[in-house]
Amino acid sequence: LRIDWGTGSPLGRKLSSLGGHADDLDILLQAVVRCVVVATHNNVIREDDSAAQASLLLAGTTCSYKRKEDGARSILSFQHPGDFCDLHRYVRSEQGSAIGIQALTDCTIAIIDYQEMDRLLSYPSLASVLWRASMLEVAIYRQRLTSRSHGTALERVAHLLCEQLARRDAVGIYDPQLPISQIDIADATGLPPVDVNRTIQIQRSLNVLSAMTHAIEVVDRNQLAGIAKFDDRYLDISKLASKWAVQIERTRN
Amino acid sequence: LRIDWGTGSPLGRKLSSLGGHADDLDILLQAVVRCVVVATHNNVIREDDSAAQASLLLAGTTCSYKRKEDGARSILSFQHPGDFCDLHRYVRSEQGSAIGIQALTDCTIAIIDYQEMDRLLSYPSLASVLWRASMLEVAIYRQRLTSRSHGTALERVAHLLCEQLARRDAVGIYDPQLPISQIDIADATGLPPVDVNRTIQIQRSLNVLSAMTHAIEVVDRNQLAGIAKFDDRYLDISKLASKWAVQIERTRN
DNA sequence: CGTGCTGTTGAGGACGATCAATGACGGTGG
DNA sequence: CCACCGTCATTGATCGTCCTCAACAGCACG
Repeated sequence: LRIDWGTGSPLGRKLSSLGGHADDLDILLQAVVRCVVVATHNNVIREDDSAAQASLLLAGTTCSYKRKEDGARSILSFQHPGDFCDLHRYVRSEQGSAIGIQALTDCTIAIIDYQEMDRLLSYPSLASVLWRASMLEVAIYRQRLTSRSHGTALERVAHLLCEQLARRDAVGIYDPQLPISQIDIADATGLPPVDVNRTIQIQRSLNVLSAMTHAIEVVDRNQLAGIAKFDDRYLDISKLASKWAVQIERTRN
Repeated sequence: LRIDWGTGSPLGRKLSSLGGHADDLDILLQAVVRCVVVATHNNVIREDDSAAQASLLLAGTTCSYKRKEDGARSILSFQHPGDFCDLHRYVRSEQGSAIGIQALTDCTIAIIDYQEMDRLLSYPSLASVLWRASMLEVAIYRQRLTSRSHGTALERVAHLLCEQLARRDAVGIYDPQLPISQIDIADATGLPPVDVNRTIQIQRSLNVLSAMTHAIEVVDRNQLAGIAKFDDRYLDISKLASKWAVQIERTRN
């Protein structure tokens, strides 16, 4: 794969937004045993997968999901380039988390063996980055909980879109078109697909989403953020880089 | 305060369930500058608080909350003895997270300055414990999201109760009576108080909750878990202690 | 003995859930 | 090139649950 995985890549941006150094990127990339390409709709990790390796999304979009008793897919979160897909498996190891990862588009995945992960943790800077990645995930889930409980279907869908856009911004992806189907949104919000469709048509009629395509294409982000009551500060961990950079230096000595 | 904060205490149990050593407890307790008692309904952390110190709950129950535009309280999570109240503030530092912490009962809180926190992170074992605490929080939120989106009001309330009981079990608290009001449950689930009340009366009529008291007292946990479709494995990070203990030893050398 | 908070009960309306069916698009194979 | 198929998107109609408003009861404070 002759692609640039340097500091300008989504992964590089992700690490630096979490307070990592340029070094960290190198160390991480050297731990990669191989890269694989997973085609749309295929599994990156099966729900019963127990391979002792972690998956790092380099390109494409995936979702983590669980199955309900009736077999329906329930989407827990989306992953964008630079995100780890399955850190939870690493920490919780064998006991099948029953969480699967599915590719929503063609994806490029970097594989890192758990042995290498163990070694990576001995770098304080990388350990901090991983901790902060988890804290960011907590913040994302927390925000989703509040938006999901309170508020209408329209708000919830709008919030989900805002979150994805903001997270993609953070890693340098500015495509206004999201690689997510209405059914994905339904499974992620817990709304029936028909209701998702109706909220989307409302947004199209408001010129928030493009009416020229069946895809999800955002044309008015400000209005979208207004509908969602979206406050992107909860994602903005980048403000901390300065504080953390200092602290990491101290820790290293 | 002449209470035992040893390995048998909630904090001790919490640390060991996250794979910490007996050493870790000592190190952590030595970092405490002082303990304070906060009375019921008072704030442990104000929403605009910017004190450079972290709060560790030793006894009592608290909730973390946000305010909605209309001023209504939205409960994000509950904390039980052994939990950190506001690690998010430490990581996200100054920029007021707008998250407050309120005491639901009289609480005993240990205060640790950020300077000390920085120092604590230089112990790989403690750093791992904190990371795993965050991962556990992620797992909790994830589970809440699925239970909240799918499922009836009864299911959501039952799930919330199960989660609290299970988390209290994990730190050695087996009181069947939860120190939580119906209004707290309403603010935590996003349901109106009247609906919470109705679900609770259903559970009382099913002999899942005690009908002898106005408090929330669980008398049939199995049935409650059945109603909630509760699978406590997601909280069961204790299974990892063995794996992690090995790894920490390695990291230390 | 008030006052305020929590809990309890009732009735009405709104939103989302469910079921059913059709339309649009991309791929595959004849 | 067209027919076929599956997936996703769209539309309509009905039903149930949850949300809202309103009022009252129990209990703990001062």
